[in-house]
Amino acid sequence: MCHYINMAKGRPQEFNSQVALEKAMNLFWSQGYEATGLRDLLKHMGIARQSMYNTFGDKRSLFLKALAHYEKTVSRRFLVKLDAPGSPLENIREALCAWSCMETPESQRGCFLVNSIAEFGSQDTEIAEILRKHTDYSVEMFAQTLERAKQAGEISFNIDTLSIARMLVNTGNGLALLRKIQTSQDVLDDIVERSLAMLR
Amino acid sequence: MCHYINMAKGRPQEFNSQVALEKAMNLFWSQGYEATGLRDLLKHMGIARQSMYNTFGDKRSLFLKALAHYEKTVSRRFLVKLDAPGSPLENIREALCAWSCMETPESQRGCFLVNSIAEFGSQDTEIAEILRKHTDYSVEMFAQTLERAKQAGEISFNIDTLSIARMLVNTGNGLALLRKIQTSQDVLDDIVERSLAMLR
DNA sequence: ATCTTTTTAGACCATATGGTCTTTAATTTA
DNA sequence: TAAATTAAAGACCATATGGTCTAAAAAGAT
Repeated sequence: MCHYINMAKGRPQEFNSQVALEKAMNLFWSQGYEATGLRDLLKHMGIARQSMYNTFGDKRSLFLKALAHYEKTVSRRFLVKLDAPGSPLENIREALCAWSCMETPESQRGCFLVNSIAEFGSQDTEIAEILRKHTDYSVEMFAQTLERAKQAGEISFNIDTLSIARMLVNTGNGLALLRKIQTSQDVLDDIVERSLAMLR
Repeated sequence: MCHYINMAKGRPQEFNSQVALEKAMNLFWSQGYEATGLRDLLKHMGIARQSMYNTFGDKRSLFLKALAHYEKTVSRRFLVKLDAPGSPLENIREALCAWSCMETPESQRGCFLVNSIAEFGSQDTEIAEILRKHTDYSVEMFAQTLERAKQAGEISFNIDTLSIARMLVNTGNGLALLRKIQTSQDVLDDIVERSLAMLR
């Protein structure tokens, strides 16, 4: 009898689920859900068809898990910049700047969440809800940072932090779109500066 | 012999090409390109399969014509508000407000151009170019309106109209996304007001 | 009335789709 | 070593895809 908890029985997995999920995320991010066929997906993930169904459920479940993975990794990497020590206002600038030059010129696939809003938003209530919640969370993070900037005397006490936070997130979403049509870095940076200017 | 130019020979078309194109545009707008099947499309257009191929080419050509039709009709309806007589600054507000409450709550399909940027942007250079040009055109229209506002003394002479125009269009694109995830009208209006506030 | 031209309807086609099933291989438990 | 369990590979399936082809219908030209 086995005395260990979660001891593997049967043939062990030859792939790492997290790595496979990351690869699926990257393909969905580049191509969207509908444009990504199962065969393409499996080839990029480097796993067998049945392994995908066993591990992730079906194509839609895999997509939802890929979205969640994006939130936990890529999106998070930018939001945590807001919590860095030092000037809250400077953190906001850094987060937005990183956002506006997120990728190399070769792979301007924008933001997976923004792409998904456009693909599913009005058609799929479950996915729309996930994306709405993430947007609200981002707004909350920006609002908290603005509140800290206010306490630190970097911005006026009159500023409505929630309102400004919403505007900044909206600007970030717009930037993710502009990146996809090869807008120059100068123009993106200018939009960031212009949005930050209103805080002074 | 026929003495008239463009005299119809053979059996006449039973459908109106413009009406059929408009219906195709509406379905592509709601569902995107990949998610819209040919049978769906033909059913909504109310025409026969061969009629579509004769009149519009193929699915992709139909999509490109639907995009152009959107530019000429829906998008234009908002941009012309900028050229209305009266206060240029008030025109900008009206255009952005109309943009933020473009549709009924039942069919929040966003902006066809924004949706298309997300679906094709980094993957299809031809479509990306079309969308980039339209974006540039929108920016140009806003910049001209801001220039008139400057001449009318509504905004400061120091304002960089091109830079602000880019920021406003970026904000508009963001709003089109937020509409798709059922963001409340109050929040959208607040973002518009916040963006206009920086002009004062 | 006959010939042409064009439209319409839908059968048809090769291929691609997401998903399931079967077989074989690899490993643990007993 | 035998039984049990799980993974991998890919055959297989029903259906859907975009696109073409055929045939009949509807109009004008002569």
